[in-house]
Amino acid sequence: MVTLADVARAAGVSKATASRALSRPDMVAADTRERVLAAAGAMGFEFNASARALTTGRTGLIGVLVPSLANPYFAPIVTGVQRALSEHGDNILLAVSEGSQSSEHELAGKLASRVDGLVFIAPVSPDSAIREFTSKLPVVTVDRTVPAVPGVLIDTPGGVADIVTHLAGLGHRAIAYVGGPEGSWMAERRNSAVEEAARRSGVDLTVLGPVAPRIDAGLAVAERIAAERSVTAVVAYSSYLLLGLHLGLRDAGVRVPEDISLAASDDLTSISTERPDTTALRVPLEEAGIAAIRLLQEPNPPKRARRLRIATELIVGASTARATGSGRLSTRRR
Amino acid sequence: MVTLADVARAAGVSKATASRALSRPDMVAADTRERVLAAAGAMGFEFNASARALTTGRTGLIGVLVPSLANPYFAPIVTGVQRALSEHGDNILLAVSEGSQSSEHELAGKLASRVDGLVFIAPVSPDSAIREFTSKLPVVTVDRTVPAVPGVLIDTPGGVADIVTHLAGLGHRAIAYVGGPEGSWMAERRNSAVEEAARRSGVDLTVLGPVAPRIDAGLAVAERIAAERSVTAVVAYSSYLLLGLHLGLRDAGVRVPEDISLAASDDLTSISTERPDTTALRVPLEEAGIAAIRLLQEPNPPKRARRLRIATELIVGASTARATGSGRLSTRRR
DNA sequence: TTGAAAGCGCTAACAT
DNA sequence: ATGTTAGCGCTTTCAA
Repeated sequence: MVTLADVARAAGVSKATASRALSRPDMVAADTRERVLAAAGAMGFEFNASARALTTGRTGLIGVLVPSLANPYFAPIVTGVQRALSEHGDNILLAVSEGSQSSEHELAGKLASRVDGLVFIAPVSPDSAIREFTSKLPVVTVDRTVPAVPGVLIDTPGGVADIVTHLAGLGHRAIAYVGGPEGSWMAERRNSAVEEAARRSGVDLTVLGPVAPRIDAGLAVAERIAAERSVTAVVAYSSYLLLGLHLGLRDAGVRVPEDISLAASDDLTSISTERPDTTALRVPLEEAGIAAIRLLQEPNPPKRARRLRIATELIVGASTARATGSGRLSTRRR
Repeated sequence: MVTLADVARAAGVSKATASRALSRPDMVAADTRERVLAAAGAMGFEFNASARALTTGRTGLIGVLVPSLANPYFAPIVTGVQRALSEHGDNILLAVSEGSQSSEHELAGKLASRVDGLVFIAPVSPDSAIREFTSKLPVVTVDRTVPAVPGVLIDTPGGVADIVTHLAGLGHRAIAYVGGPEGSWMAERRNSAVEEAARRSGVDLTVLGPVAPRIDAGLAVAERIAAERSVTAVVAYSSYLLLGLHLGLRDAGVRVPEDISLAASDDLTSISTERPDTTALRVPLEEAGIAAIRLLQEPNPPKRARRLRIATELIVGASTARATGSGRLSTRRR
């Protein structure tokens, strides 16, 4: 292993100068710099991250805590985090909590002692458990608000509300919303937003769930909805769920969008670009990840923790159509 | 920040003893140990990972390089890696390459200098680029073989072959295989395996692709297959692809499995447990991740690099059925 | 069983 | 602009 001392010796300078030449090139004379760089290059020198971290107190690592990698909602956020981090040469220390409160807390604790900052994605832990870390290091949440902790809020609640309003505008009077997992802070926000939007639009709302973000769950729900004949439009909170609904409704002989309109309050692009042509949200997940890092690195989080809101955009597709007549009874195929 | 010295002082012992009490409890007297542990607990002591890494030369970090997180195939592997790592309290340093050779190599380089080992998942880089790291630190590949580098091979090629054989056994004489991305080592292995199996079973094989692991890609392929009337069974290499095919075939009025049998050479559980009831593979992805770590930590990789083969299992579902008469013409609905 | 002391590789005052 | 020096927090000989 080649150390800074080796490079310094080879270049005929002191360790300090070698260090400067490599880390802060503008602090040394041009020719010295060249010599050091050449030596370092020739010897294949690489900084020892641990030694560096020990002296500077910065590890160059950001801990990212995610409930699951299997959910296409979280993956892009992590990718965004990486993108933002790479600008400073930092890396992601990843931990998957599998959605368990205890492992989330435990993993966070493990990460906390080796990173410069912590990103909690959709944490399920209580506020106190998250705030506990803020005294040790910078913390930011995504898709969750914790008092006094900076957070990125992806406005899917606003997005579902837009969907409901859109459906109402198409004449739908009875809408079903299939909501997310119990205990999810964001899921509850979305539920409220949907209810509020439904109330304002004067549509009759059925909230189903909590339901897992899985295809089979969508299939199961599809059966209930097929039976619920008054409903003319369904909104699903997750992309997998939507797919299950799509498949299930067809199986039940319910046509989309002729018999029933279908929309997702999630972003479908990661699994399918534009087709099937479904009314859904554009959710800038990667941007959310980037925003999280920006927040994390923000100099002095004012006493009132900063919040970054990420807007979503309604993309109207062919899966939603004008409601026909009075409910679905008139149009059902069988 | 409370350091070992603080704990030592509080417990009335030397740093060395405190260190031992915490790291190798059996090297100190019971009562001393108690005292140190109590002090450490009371003061909320935590090891400084960087300092530890600097002295021991072990960072407790394993670099994991993955082409994408959006693909449900990779996520469970990473989860498996984490599980295996957690036994020793190690962590994952994650990097997503987005499938680009250059960023894969660059990211690997960055990780290499801060980790104890490197896991390449389905790397796209040339052999030489991967082998280059083996001189620096332990390396293992998943879903790819590199001479002299230990690797975990998930036997999806064997799995697709099983599927083809199964279909042949059901009387299918014309099968389409929709294969994976160009430049993917594994995709080529699967292609070969399918061709071989088809030859052995005497079935007529159409290889379509390369195709992206996306729903829209499946929809597009479905159109071609619907037109290709002789084909009575389709095998898709990815779960998203399969979903697209499923949806697309129905749109085209092709029934599954009456008109056409459908199977996936991927594992569908992460997106949907058992339904839709599709013939697919059980692919122990998490085990593959665990195996990778086992390989990585194996004491002395013999000169001939170790290979671990992960078997897949064919799960026959309702999406495949006996071929009826002579091709699909007789059974098409319209 | 315990302690003293020497470093691991690097950076950051402080001098020069 | 460059060098000297003193650690960062920990583990690990080596002695006692």
